[in-house]
Amino acid sequence: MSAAQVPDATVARLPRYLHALEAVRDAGVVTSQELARAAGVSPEQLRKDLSFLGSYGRRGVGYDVAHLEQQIGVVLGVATRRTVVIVGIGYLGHALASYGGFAERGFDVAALVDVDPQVVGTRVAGLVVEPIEDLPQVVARTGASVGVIAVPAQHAQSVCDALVAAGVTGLLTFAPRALRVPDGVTVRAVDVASELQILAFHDARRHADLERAAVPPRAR
Amino acid sequence: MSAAQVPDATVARLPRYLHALEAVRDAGVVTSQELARAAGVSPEQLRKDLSFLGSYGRRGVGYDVAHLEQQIGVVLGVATRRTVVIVGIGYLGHALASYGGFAERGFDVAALVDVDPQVVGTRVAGLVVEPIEDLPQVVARTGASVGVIAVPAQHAQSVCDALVAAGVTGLLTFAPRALRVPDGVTVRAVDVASELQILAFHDARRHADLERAAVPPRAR
DNA sequence: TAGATTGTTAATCGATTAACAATC
DNA sequence: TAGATTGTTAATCGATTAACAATC
Repeated sequence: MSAAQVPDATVARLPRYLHALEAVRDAGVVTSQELARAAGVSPEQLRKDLSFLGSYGRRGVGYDVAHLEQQIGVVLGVATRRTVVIVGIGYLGHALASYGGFAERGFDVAALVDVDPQVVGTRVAGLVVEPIEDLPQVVARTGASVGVIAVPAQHAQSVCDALVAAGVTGLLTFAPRALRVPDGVTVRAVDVASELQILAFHDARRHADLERAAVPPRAR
Repeated sequence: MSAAQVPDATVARLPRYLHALEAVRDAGVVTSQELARAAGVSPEQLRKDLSFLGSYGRRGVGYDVAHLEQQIGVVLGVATRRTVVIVGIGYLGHALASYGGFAERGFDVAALVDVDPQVVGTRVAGLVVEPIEDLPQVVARTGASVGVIAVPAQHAQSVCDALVAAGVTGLLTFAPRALRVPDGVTVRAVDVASELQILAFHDARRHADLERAAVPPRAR
């Protein structure tokens, strides 16, 4: 099997390629140059990445859009539907529950869970919010394999524990906390404040570099 | 200056260290082992990362929490207040505007902007939402250097253009679209659907690996 | 055949891990 | 002095970039 040896860095870019392909679906064929431009990487990088999946292009021509889309989909397991439960239906949970882009990436949001009695029972994005106490039954009923944690940081670990106990094996958390999980559970974290800090650092460094470049070396 | 040569991979972890330090603020000193555990990295990785900033630890003892926190803060520019404008006040924009964790990381959310007349004029997290047409004045008035794009994907590029035209140099976007920006503008993208896909891939691969390990090699 | 573009190999670069000397 | 822990150097590993041969 080839998929087992696709490098992590490549895997992290595949969803972007998939997305860029959707945008050019009407064109029958794309070159690495066109697709790379749409995805925001270099053509060399794109070709190298795709070569890990197999040889799906035609030299002198390019890549068949539909075929490539399908092949990347196979590697990412888009056809393997995954069921998602979102815990924490505040503004962020609302945003996630309402986001329409998950289905075509292979994810079905099947349940929403919250701790607040005021929120439990309300209808959000076509689903009725269920109480956190029912998490085991909710996971069992929906067959959820992925849990999304959209609760305040101080409750992230206990929600994480509850999701894991209920049988979820993949976790996406938005809480700025390192989560402790047993072996066999995969965690991915999105921390918006950290993203802002990394962004600001790069921005500041860039400006410092530009300034330095503007001053003739002799002057320093 | 040393900060200019801090590796990207290290920079990306510094916010996590900063956050882990906050959790142990009452302890006067931490060892690399303790802090690494809290941040979810190896002690070697942590020490290596910190060594790029300088030699702030004491051999045989550990790191002074307050001092290290301050030094990382200096590198990340926490003291350099940055002003943020959020564009798109749907559920996601609401969540971002209401998030209380930005201030202590050096960011002040100074303005909220939306295109919808129904939303413009309403008060969110203590700020009155302003119309997108006023973006140039809003950026000028607040001195915003960072823009957060929380609008639907199809409007991301035009909002991006407007923010750049208004003078913003750093952009954090949540829209699953590669943004085109001029030189001198730094972009960072958070794509939740992609994160889910990457998570699911790692999760699936992990399970495949575990299964393979369970089967004696001879059997294959 | 000529032109275009992929896919692969080699070279470079950057990041992580491991080992241990320095030193509190 | 003995024990603990950092900071640095070296070794390994993985990712990116560049060059070009293969081939449509």
